[in-house]
Amino acid sequence: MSYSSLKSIAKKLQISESTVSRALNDYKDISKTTKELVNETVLKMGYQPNVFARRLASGNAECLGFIIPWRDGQLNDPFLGELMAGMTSALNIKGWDLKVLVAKSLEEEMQLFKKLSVSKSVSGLIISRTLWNDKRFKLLKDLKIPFVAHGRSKSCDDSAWLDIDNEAAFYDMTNHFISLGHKKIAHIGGPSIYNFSIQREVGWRKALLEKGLSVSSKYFQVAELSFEGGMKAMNELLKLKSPPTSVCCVSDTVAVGAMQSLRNHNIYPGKEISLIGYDGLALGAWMEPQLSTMEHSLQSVGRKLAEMLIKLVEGRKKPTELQKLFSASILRRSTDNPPMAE
Amino acid sequence: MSYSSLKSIAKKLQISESTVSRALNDYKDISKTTKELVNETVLKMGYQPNVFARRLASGNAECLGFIIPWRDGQLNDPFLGELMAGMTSALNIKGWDLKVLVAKSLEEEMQLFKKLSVSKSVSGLIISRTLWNDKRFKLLKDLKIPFVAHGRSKSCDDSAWLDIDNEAAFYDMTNHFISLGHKKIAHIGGPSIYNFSIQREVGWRKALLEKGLSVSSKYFQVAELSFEGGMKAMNELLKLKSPPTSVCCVSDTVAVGAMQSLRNHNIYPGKEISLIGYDGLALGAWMEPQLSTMEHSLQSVGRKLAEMLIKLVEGRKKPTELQKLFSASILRRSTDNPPMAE
DNA sequence: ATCTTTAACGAAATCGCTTTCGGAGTCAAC
DNA sequence: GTTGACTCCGAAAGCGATTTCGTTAAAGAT
Repeated sequence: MSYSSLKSIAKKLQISESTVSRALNDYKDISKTTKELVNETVLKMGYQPNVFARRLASGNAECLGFIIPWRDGQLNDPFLGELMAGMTSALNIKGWDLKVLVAKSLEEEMQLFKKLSVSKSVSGLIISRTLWNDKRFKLLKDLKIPFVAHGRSKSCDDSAWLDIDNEAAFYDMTNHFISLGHKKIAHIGGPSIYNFSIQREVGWRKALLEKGLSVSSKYFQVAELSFEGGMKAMNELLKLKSPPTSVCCVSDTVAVGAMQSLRNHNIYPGKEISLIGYDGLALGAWMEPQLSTMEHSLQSVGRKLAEMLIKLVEGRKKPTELQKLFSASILRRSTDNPPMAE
Repeated sequence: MSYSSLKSIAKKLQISESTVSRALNDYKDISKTTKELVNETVLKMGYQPNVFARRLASGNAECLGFIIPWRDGQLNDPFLGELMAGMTSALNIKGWDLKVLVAKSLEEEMQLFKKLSVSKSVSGLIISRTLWNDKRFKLLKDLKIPFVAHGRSKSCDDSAWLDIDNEAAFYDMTNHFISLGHKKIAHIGGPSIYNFSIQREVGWRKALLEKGLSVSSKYFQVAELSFEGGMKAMNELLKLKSPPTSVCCVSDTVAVGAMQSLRNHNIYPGKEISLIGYDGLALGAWMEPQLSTMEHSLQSVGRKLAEMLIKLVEGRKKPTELQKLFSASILRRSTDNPPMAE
């Protein structure tokens, strides 16, 4: 068992190496019987092709690069594991690798792209945290590196992307508040450099407009995507003469910060003021009260991202054919309730 | 710039390919002047060797495999990013890759090892979440796959490992409570299959013994490593006639669960009952009150793990020379305070 | 002046697989 | 019986490095 190469199974079957190789790669000029024969003995001998030889010969790195999403130099994304697990599940089928890359800023990331484009050590890239005006799209196109973006951008119509329908999520979230009887619905949004910040705001705005509710700019706060950001934003909302009765938060982290602000003001989240976060983080359930949120399957997202990129690399699809919208659904816990009687 | 190979820079310099190769790899039978010349033009031409060709020829995969730590099939480790960032920072220097692997159970992981040992697609592995009696150590040794364990095991004296000094951490934590004036100090530990669970319990026990405090088995609870686990364990402690005034928690997650239990019993964490967690999670600071904890640098751990494994793979060190103990230090937030007067 | 070292380099095999190209058969058609 | 189409397979040239082995020329020893 120790070790086996193409040559060894060619010798065993008394056929040429090239026939074995083509049989394994399912070429159409190999008879069905030989293919079966080859596959049998390959299984029996426990043969696994040398990936480096294959990659060298075929010119395909068979490797997807995933740049870990950075956030102000911090890399503590709780859903990284799920996402990568989803990716590898798709890659394992093809025997491809997932290579982890790290960049601590946009500049560093773009520098990395250039390196990768000459070393050709990855077949394609998955990028995250897309900006509204994201220079990476053009750069990757210029470098001719196939890629799928996790999230959209201002102009990404000709690229491959997978996104959550942020607009729909916040449209639904806002309508949920409306159906609970809320009329004063605020939004704590993220920095507008991020594409998702804008989409989420649009969803919130759209729902309010449709129902004829006021869309006061006072009910819209921009926050850093952090606990502190959420806290500060909520502080501002509480300064209003007529504070909102419910708040749509751009992320769970921000929502948790907002909850802290409420506590500091002796306001119980979900009673005087309702709020819903976004991301479906488990830690939301560890809060008192438990944070309601919008969730979606990260494993599915990861798997789909990888599948799309594989198709792109293999040329089976064009970027424009690879655009997929997932949707988030509300996870009711304890912070979304009807408004209190005034 | 487009593309350059060994051949192209050999031609440019009018020397042979093999000389160029040996110059780049710093062979001693190449003159200093040629080496400088080669390095210059390599830089000038932006040459990057084809990693697959090199890996094929040299037989070194130049790739470390990291198995994402699973936890009851869940993969939501918040420090994954930091850890991997540390690893890649060490790997980048050598031009090696970090390959992410996923296994959802111990069996699946061991199956994966066998596959990797025949495919030889990684030069070494980093394993996590070591058990007290961990079969992986023997298996990897038998398969002759170089590896470094993140965490120790019952018998790991002849393997490479990097661990946090769990015993010292909990010894310090317990002594910290003692110095604050506590006498009734409980411990919520993890399942005893994990090596760290045992070490942490030992540290707690040792501190109590040294100061002549009672080590009642009632003050020791085993919990699942989850929010619910922590909550249940604390519930048990509160049933005691004489509940503890402070609790050493095996992890932040468990500690947060314990806090919830306290709240359910109308006990304010850090007043009637103090508690300290472990892991240094950011979310601890999002709690009310903020959870005190033990922290250490995950980036350093990641980097060191990778460095150790590289040395091991290159044969520069033996496993027994690669055993490193990091230490955690207390991060005081708001849940560690002197006991209240009775 | 001859012999042995030593330093520095080139030639060529090798790593294990992919892929193009061409050749050998078989069969039907004219 | 020649032609053509089709099926199936082998030979051989890569892919882009590494590494062993041998060679040359200069330096040092006797």
